[in-house]
Amino acid sequence: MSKSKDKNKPTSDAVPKAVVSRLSLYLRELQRLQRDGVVTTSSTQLGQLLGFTDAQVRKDLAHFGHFGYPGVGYRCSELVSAVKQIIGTDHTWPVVLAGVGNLGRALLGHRGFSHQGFDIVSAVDSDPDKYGKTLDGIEIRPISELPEIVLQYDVRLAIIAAPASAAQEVAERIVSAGICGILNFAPITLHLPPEVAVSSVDLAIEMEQLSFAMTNLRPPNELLSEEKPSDG
Amino acid sequence: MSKSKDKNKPTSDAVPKAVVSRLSLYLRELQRLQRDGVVTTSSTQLGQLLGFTDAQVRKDLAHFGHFGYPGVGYRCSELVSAVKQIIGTDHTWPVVLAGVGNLGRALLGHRGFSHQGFDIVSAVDSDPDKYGKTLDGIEIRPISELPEIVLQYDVRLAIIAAPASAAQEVAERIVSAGICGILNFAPITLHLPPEVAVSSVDLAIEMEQLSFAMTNLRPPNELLSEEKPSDG
DNA sequence: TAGATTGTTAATCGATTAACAATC
DNA sequence: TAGATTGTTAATCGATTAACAATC
Repeated sequence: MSKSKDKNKPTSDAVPKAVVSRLSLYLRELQRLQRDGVVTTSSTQLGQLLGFTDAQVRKDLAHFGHFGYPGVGYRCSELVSAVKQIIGTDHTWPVVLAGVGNLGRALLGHRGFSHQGFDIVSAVDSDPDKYGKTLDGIEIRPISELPEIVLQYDVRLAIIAAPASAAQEVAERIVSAGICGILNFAPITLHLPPEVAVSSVDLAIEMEQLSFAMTNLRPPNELLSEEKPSDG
Repeated sequence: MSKSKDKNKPTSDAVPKAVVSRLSLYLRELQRLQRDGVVTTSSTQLGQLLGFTDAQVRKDLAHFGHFGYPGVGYRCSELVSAVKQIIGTDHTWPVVLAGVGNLGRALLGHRGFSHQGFDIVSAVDSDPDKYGKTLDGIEIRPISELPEIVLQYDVRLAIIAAPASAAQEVAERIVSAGICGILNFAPITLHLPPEVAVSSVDLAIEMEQLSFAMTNLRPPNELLSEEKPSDG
């Protein structure tokens, strides 16, 4: 079954990491086009909107099948469905949130999430004072109940919004409970078995990219004309 | 001045994007080692901690100078200082926050930020009901006052935590006010002049990476033994 | 048909890794 | 000195782009 007539490409483990994140960008852009009433688009248009070449857009999509019509382009609604299915957000994932501090509460409040394929169904914390309290309709439970929560809601994804000092241990408990995908907001590198998927967002690191750009790519104007005589 | 004895490498515009984000990871890890009392480290150790090869660590650092001692390794404190200087966080950047909703408030509360080189000095919003109110010691001001804020605090970086519908316009006003680095949390692609540095964090996109991994890289166990007979 | 745009192959480009002389 | 580890060059690997036949 599936597409196994190719040489020895094992279904899809040959998909580069970068392709997957662009896939999400295509989806976001396609949905925006849809909202604007656009019915058909092209690799050229998508590329321009996102800053990629048309060739890259076609190549990326071609990893997963033939979604376009030569001479016509891509139908937005069809491509949205296809990409959602590839990404796995053609259904909603129940998610557990670990850590209900500043950031955790913001994530709970931000339920716009749910119609994008993710729904926070439960929250845990290690502070007993918080147990039993309800935030945005979600009861905060002890972290020790993670195994039951996972079973109860068939959860496979977790978000860690715990402080750095607790994050590794929290991650291990999450994995022990049977979860195999983690979005980590704590500013540490998690050390987990390779079969666990981890995405990380570190605020400081994002800001540092900007700081670097300011410092190195944006000389304070005096240097601009001095250091680089011209460029040819 | 600076290091201009090399061939014709124009200071640093040849630094690949990926190198810069690893630089931030090195810094984070080095600071953790320091806290743990480690004085000296090596490319091998750093690589293992972060999941890179030793060669990559050395090559990344070599983009910026000679920071190591052959036969010895790198002194953590020296390398921390050097990397901070390269990144530009050897001093603190004043930052303006645009949008004080759920996420914006969390960012304001999360002031751990400041000793990592970034300090939110002002916040703006487009909701008049919020003007004049104070959150975590920061007064919320009208977005129209951005130009004055930029001058007042010498701000060069902004964080956008506005809703998607407002983000492009907010970004344009931010750029008009003279800011040239933006961390964007809104789920849209900002279209701005190329000299403006933009980092983006989209929660949905991060989660989608996990969803893809669950869906495609983690077959429900039946397929595991069927499709791939062995591997030798 | 003429014009447009796909999917794909081959060519280019860039980034990672391996290997090793130089150094402490 | 022997052992360790750097900085760097050359070899490998992978990803992006250009080009074009096939298609509508």
